[in-house]
Amino acid sequence: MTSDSSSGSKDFIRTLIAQDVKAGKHGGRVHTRFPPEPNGHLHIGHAKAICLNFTVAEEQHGRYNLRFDDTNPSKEHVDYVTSIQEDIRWLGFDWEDRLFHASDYFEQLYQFAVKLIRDGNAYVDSLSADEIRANRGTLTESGTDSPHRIRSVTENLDLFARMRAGEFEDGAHVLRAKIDMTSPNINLRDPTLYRIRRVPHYRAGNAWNIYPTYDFAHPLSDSLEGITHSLCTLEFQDHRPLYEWVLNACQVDCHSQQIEFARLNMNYTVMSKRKLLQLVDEGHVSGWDDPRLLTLKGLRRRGYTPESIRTFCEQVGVAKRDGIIEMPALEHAIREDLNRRAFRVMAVLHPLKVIIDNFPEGQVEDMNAVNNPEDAAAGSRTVPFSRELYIEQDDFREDPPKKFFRMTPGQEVRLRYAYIVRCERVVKDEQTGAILEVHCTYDPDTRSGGPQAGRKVKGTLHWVSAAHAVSAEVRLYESLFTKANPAEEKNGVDFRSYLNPDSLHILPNCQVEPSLADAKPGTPYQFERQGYFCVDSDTTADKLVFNRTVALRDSWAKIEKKSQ
RNA sequence: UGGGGGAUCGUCUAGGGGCAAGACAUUAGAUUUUGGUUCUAAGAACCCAGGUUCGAUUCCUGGUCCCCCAGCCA
Repeated sequence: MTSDSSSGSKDFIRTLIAQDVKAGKHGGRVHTRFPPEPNGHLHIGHAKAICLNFTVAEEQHGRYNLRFDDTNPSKEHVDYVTSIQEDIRWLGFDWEDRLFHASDYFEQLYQFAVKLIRDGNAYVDSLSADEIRANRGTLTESGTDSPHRIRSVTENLDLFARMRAGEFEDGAHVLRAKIDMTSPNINLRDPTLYRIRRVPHYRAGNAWNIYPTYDFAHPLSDSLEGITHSLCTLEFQDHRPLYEWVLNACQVDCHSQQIEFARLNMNYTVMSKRKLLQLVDEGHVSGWDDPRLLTLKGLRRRGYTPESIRTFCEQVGVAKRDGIIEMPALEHAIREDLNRRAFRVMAVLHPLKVIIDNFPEGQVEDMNAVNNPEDAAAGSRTVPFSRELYIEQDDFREDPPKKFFRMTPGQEVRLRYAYIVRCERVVKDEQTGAILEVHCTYDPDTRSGGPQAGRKVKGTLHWVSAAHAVSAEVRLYESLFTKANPAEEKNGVDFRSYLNPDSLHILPNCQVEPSLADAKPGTPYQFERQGYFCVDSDTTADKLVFNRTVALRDSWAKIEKKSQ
């Protein structure tokens, strides 16, 4: 834990905030906020920002707000507002009564704009968007003043009031800060503060015909809420001088400090709202909660726990250099969490029939199985054993490679929590040669807990009793993309061309132990020797569906791969 | 050839004028009725060049490379 106080090392933001607290800045108060725009669903990158903002405040005994940055009505929607709140609560954060909206401040923001005009710090420009762009200059050439820059305060006030009143078409006028058209920082070349948008706001209704831009609304919203430290991502670094300018020009009481950090990027996926939306809209995934997506809804459905996501966010740390986290780091976080809490069960994904020839027909024995070896309090359960079983196809090889410790003719293996068996013969399809069933004998003395149970055998297999098994559908997921950085669209190649055609495998006829019959959606399990799975929301009374959250580490797969 | 940031193991993150630390990943071994877990061990890094210094990854100078900015998006 890099940011854990026990490690003694803090990230640069925590260090800075601790200094501010010590110095008594803002009276030693720390107040942060998470400011999503309600125009999309949250993903793991947002989780990093949420965890940072909220835990930093908690650590300093401060507060944190949730604020919807809803200044662009043409893109925003209530559905996102609801969804975002759900996701943050699910992550385990509580903003208590501090839920705010930039749209709550529209009237105050308007008054600040009027002040700016009065003070000669803002003017109404009547140039078109194209003309403004043309006048802005380039990265290397400075811009030129708009002819409207010298408008009188009176005229500006009049025009701005009429903009608000809805007298003008969209785009007819705009309110601009009067800063410096020759600034090397393009954001300071008289940035737009208000634009006319004669569309209803999902929250403010038809009250407004003009809406403030991010650069104007954000610093003032922070100030109005008494935010002490305004954390945002790196791309806003260039906006910091403007953030400062707005607070100074408006002469606010609370002057928040903007601090930037690197956003989270992950391998083999995309994170931008635009691309995510495209994947959903074009049907490349089933929806925003598709388990292959790193949206919070997707991760949740996949079986990731809030704790694992928060741990992961702590572990990746906070810095200013942009990088890409490898997927295994996320997988490690969920394995670690689920290893501690998931009940173990036996489930056969690719069934192969096994018949114990010397086991009495019709006899059923209840085998005692431990629910979670990591947690004695989890107790145990009973699993029925009978003459006909299913084992995993991969667990049988007629012609085994070296170091194959599973079932193979003549070799003894243990059936977990049951008996040691030996394969005697194989029944094959005469046409195809496919293995239809495997016949074994068992040693009655080796029953789990019995006199010979301790006998050393190399392999232990999971199994289910054919007569008692419950059918289930299991969905296996692999990475959505085949390229580490699909967003890097070199040579005009679109990120969608890197979509992994094998990212979803549906196994319609798996056999799981009977204790799973009434498993509830969302419950995590470890299918022994295979991975962590959770009950999917598609599960119905007569159809069980599981998602594989993550596979167990598989050292046999490594050995096998190496020998090839 | 404007401005703003950044560069430490494969990846992420610490540190800091004197043995470069942790996590993930990798490799080897031990334990194991999950080829899981756990444990032990190993390999693995300071962008480059000068300068200051007894000593520079750290300080200075000059480079190189990467990211961001020309929305009436956030």
